[in-house]
Amino acid sequence: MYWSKYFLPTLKEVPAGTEAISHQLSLRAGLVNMLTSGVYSYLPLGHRVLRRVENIIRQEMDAIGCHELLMPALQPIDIWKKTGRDVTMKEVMFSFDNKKAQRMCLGPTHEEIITDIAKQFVKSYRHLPVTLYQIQTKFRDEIRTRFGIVRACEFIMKDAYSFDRDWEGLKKNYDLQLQAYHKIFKRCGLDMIVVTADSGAMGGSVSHEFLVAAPIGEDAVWINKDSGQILKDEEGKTPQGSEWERKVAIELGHIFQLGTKYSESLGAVYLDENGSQKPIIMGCYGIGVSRLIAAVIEVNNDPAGIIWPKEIAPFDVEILPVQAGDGVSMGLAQKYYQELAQAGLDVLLDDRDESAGRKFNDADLIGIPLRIIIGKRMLAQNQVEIKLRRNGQVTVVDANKVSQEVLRLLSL
RNA sequence: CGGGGAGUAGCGCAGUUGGCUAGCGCGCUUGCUUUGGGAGCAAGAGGUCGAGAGUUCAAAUCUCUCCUCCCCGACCA
Repeated sequence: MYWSKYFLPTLKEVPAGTEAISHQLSLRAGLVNMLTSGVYSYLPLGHRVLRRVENIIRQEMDAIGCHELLMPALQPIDIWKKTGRDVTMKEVMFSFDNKKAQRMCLGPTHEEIITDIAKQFVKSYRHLPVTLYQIQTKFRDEIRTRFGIVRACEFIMKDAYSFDRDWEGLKKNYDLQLQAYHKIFKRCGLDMIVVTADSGAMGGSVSHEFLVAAPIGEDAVWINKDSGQILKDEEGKTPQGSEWERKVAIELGHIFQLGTKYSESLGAVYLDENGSQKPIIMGCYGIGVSRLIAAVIEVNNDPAGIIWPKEIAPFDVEILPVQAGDGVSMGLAQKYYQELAQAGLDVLLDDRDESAGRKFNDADLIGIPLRIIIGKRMLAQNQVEIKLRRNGQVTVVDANKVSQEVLRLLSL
């Protein structure tokens, strides 16, 4: 991608009315744009990050045998009445009447819808187990939005639902999800805190929460420095002793063993080998995809800007010719661009005729992991610099060996 | 919903004891010079001062009502 032809508006100054670092940087780096409180557009650069995170999730979900589908955001309220969640989730639901005076809502989550699908198509133990997932926009009329994309009214979520004939099967599926979650978050460059938690409005019994320590967290945990034991910080449950450390954290994922709560209220049953009818045993598994991006920024930045983890960076490499007007520099820049693109990398070439300072600062701000700097000064000795965003480390390379060196550095 | 802060050009802000044609920086347009950490000179474009009502000879500035955004509390991915 050539920057001069791209849509990448960066902001020099911190936008007014922002406090969270991730909120500021996601706006300044041209990732997102606010329409109204809690409702954001993903601009091209942010959209790229979103796609990368989604693809990691897809790969890990597919790897454990889940199948992707897409359910509607627009839902009749009637289906919610069957589980009573038209009442219990009323506060967060966007609901309204359509022209036929039917009560409708924008889906805050999809247990009811997926269970309805299972009821229609999963009739026999032969159809089990099966796990379905989607990556989709959820709507919740939050009591209070917060920190830009962290707590939004419209946000992107991965939600998976497992269907089993018995609890043993559910436990297997649950464990598969647990392992997949660890891989997903690791690939996104996040160190997670995993705690067993109350299942709240979801119902069911066992659940695990995936949190990441961050100053903007809305939750907190107690970590025992000696034993490694982790407890959720909940009212009146403060553990005693100096070995306990409290950390503020933000929840990115939550998985639940639901059991039969939804299958029973919606009549999702199957026939076993003996021909007897049984409720399907369910689990559900969520990841806040858009929130995850905010969390990544929150824990991967410095005063100059974002520092993207390799796998979810919007581009792999940025090429920065210091003097865009210099034919030799631009010629080399284009050559590297070709070579690296052919090697399968996403490359951003800052071909703008701007001052060096602005280009360097923008590069730091948008945080591409690796930067190739082409300037007359170094070129006089036939040399080019490669700079790592993460630690600022600069490697001086022969101008003829740049692409090889980039590929080597990226493979580390 | 309760408490606190804030709305003036695309962005960041000043101006607010009522008083000239509403200003500054950045960005944007044109030209020339520049280009290793947010360049210089010159000439430009861009405003219902959040909205409505009121007080007044006169309102960005005073009064009332409303709207929006941000932060703190209960909820959640």
